[in-house]
Amino acid sequence: MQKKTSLKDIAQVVGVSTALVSYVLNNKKENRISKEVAKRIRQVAKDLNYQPNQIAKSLKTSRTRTLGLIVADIANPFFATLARYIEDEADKHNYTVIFASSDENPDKCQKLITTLLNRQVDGLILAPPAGVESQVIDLQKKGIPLVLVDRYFPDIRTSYVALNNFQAMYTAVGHLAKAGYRRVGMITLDTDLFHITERTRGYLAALQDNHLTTRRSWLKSIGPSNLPADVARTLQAFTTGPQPIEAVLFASNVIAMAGLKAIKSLSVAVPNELAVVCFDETDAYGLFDTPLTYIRQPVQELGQLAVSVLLDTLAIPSQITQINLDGQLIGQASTQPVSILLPD
Amino acid sequence: MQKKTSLKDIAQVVGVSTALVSYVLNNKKENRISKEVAKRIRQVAKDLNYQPNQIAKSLKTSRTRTLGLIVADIANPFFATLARYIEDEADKHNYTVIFASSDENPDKCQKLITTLLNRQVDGLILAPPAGVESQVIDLQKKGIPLVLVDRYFPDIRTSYVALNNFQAMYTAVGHLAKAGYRRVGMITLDTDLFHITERTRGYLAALQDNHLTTRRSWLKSIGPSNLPADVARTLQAFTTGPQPIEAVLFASNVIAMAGLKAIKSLSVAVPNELAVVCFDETDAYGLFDTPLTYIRQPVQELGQLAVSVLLDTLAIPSQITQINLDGQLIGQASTQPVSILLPD
DNA sequence: CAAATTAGTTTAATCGTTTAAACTAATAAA
DNA sequence: TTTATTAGTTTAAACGATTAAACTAATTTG
Repeated sequence: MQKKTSLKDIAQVVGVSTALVSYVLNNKKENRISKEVAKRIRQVAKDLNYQPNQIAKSLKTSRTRTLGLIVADIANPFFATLARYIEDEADKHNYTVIFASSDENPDKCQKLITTLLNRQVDGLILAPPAGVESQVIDLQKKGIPLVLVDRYFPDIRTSYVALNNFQAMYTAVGHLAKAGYRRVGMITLDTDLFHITERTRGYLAALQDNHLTTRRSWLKSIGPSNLPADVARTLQAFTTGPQPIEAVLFASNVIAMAGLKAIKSLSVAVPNELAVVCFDETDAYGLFDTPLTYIRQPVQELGQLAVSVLLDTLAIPSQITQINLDGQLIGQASTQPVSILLPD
Repeated sequence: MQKKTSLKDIAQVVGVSTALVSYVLNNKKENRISKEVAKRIRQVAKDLNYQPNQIAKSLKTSRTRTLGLIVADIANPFFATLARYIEDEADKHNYTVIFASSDENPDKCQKLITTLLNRQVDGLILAPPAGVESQVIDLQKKGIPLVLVDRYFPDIRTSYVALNNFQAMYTAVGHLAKAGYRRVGMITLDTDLFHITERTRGYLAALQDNHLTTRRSWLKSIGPSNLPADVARTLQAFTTGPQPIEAVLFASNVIAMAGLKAIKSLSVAVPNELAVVCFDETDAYGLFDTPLTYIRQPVQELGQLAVSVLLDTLAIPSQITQINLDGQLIGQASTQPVSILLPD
């Protein structure tokens, strides 16, 4: 392995001190350095293909130009896409990103945080799993630049970039009400995470405001184990019986995928027997029989803003920025107005 | 921001030199150090919540315990899943991974390589875009531990972990032949990348060996711009005309998604009018009308092996390991035997 | 023309570790 | 008792950069 060139090597060749080389290559003290020497240094640096050792640089400056990103699972399309936008935005500012997946597990999250901090990331973008409030508070105490993304804790004052989940679900229910659906159910995740509970709150509030019936049994929370089977069972319950629901909202992309598969295997006709609203956007929806109505998250903005808020925090540590972005309801055939389907 | 504790802090509290603290916490010279002092040091380290500064450590040892991973696009489910397995496997060995997306662009790839090397990653896992042969050779010259994944260059002797793409496609065509399909087309990517050309080679060889007709027009390569439209146009051409093809192979997950959408919008019946074989596994296939036959890549093994081969290379730099894993054909209704479909 | 300023460069400390080598005091061997 | 050995610990250099401060020689100012 050929050794990399260091400042010292350049200094030796040119016959100056490493300090001077450093000044030149960092464009410092420009007015003080003779043009010829600067030129020679730059030339030699180029000839020797000098690449600064970021580790050494970091040790001295205690800035690594590296950001840590912890999501639930990088293999989940939502997070994969988010990660991609974060990567691109970070790169624009000459930052590198280290990703890690917490699997919604607080212990794993703590471990990842420690690992990332030991690597001296300059800041952290975190999609926190449930139950990490103390970890977040701890990070704040330590003064680690931090921005939460996708989820946040309403009781802890941190920077965050998230969807206005209440509004998103509220709008979706409104859309269904307007289309004439009266019996509207929802399948959601069984979790205390604020972004999910907000979706439930939006659903319930919209039912009320649109004068739709609220039934406890029409709102079903499902845990992560056996999720597909539980979703299928729920849908079966929803659609059979004397008074089946007319429309269902899936409160996350994972629920939606499971729900759509169940709908297929139960041979429920969409939207004739059941109208459907999904959460998140994915390529996969394109393969479903009926074009699907869904709530689109502005993933790109989410990612870009997370980075820029974090970089702002790096500059002004005390600054707290809280951003709620609106989701967009993409109306398609899966929630076509009942009146059109059933002409009188 | 409260300052992190350093070796020095511990040394001060205990009243010993930093060297001793370092020896104790790294379990070196164990037989030389007095038990009581060791115990005190460990206790104080714990009390002060000491976390070693990896940057300083790295500078001294020139090992960062960080791996670089460059894929085409982390938002692509195949790479996202691969990345996840790589992350997990690396973590098992106490390594951290930095991901980056090349967008199949050689210049971007070069830039990413440079960035990662400046951050002193210990090794590189690379899914190389087309045209980076020189970059790979360069890395080898520099003695950077490297393993290619998913794709490789047959003319360059590097470690790699990849699918046996020839075999995968060959098997798929054999499966179609056995099921009675005679007129078999394929849609592939227009690229020189070995893994893709191997798929084509497998297709052609299998046609021949199964005594199926080979027609130039039944093999269509499609570039990345306007991919969905081009795929749709191709499928229309395939299925109309006097002698339409009976089965089609999609040579990548991106092609498959575009193809399946096109099949839907063209209202082609699967498998009655057209049998379909897809590449890669994705959740999305579950939403298609007909259960799809597909070639499953062992993504988990791919990821795990990539890491372990790389770690081996770290230990024995001269060692080259080349692994070709077999794909698995998952036969489903989309390639149901013709005899069953058309009983005589 | 001496003193002050300026230009151009170097010195040396520092970041937080690691680690070979040196040192000291206690113990064992001769 | 002197010498050699061993145990326990410290010293100090090094990794590759950054940067305040010091230095020197040339130039300007009074």
